[in-house]
Amino acid sequence: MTLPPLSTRWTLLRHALLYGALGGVLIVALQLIEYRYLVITHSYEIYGGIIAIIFVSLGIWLGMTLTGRPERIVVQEVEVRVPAEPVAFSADPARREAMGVTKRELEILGLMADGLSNKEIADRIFVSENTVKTHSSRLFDKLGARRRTQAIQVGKSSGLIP
Amino acid sequence: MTLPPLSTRWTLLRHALLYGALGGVLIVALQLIEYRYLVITHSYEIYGGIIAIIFVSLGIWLGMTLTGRPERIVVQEVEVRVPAEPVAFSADPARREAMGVTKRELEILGLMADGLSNKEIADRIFVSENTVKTHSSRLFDKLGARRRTQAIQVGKSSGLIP
DNA sequence: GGCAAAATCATACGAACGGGTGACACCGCA
DNA sequence: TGCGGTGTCACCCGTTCGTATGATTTTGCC
Repeated sequence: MTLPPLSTRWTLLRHALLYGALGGVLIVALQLIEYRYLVITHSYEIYGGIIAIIFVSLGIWLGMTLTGRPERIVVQEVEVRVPAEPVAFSADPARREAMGVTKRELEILGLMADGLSNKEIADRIFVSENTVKTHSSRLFDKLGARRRTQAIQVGKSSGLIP
Repeated sequence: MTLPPLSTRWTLLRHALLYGALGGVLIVALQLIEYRYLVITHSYEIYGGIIAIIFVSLGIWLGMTLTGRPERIVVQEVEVRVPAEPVAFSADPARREAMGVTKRELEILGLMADGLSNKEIADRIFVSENTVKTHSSRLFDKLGARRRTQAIQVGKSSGLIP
């Protein structure tokens, strides 16, 4: 399980800040209103009940918005083809680091081998296409490849990818 | 958007009633407390802020509990043993002709999988680069691929090439 | 805290790739 | 003899790929 990409974390932070600020503004506004008008004309019991309801509603709204809509449980069964090779393929970091290949580069190599274009890889792992190009370029250097097909061939034959 | 099943709706209703009652009790309790002690010792601003915070917290808790924690989509991978070919790969024409791939196209697919460029393939089999392009183009059509890497992937997974 | 590695992104440019079209030759078969 | 399948080649055009260069941010580690 990897951390969400930067943009996602940014979005989360922005949301948290936004809701916090919104809540603060509402509290101030309600306090202003309460002291201007309500106190004068109503008894404290009614006035207390009203602001209690308002704030509880606000809180409920905040809570529901923060947690988001509940998602359905989807148990998705995916067929995993087990290769006839002696054992299952292990993406051991030993071989990887022996060639100076980083995790990200290996990840991209795997997606390359699945036949994805740079753009598709970029969309898949939530980075720009330029980033994918940079990674693959460095990857080719390390594998001594000039083309992605060659990189895939080298990766397979050296046990980097299944 | 479909309605949740009956049992779920029942549970939701029970929860709603329970939380509503609980909220009412809390409101009464807080109002009792507020009139007994807080009013006397603090200014109205502080007192208002405190109950605001309390009620907002209550509301948030209610909201989060009502909606429930967002549940994950569980992707369950089921291993399926595939009687894959033990050792030797046979370039049998059965699979090849089953997909309408000609010998020449298969030959080019194999060279592609070795990481050769169109020009290199052309030099290898003594034809022009344009010819290689024509072959590969038709090959992609038959394999439903848009890129050579994708063609390689399809070719491998369908047993066309080792 | 600071440093090195890793990851991210941008821009620009040439090379490689892929699609589309058209053409010609060869071969086997009806 | 014609017809379909295959192989061969050419041209154009747009897309994708790979390289080079420079920059910033994030991360892991001392």
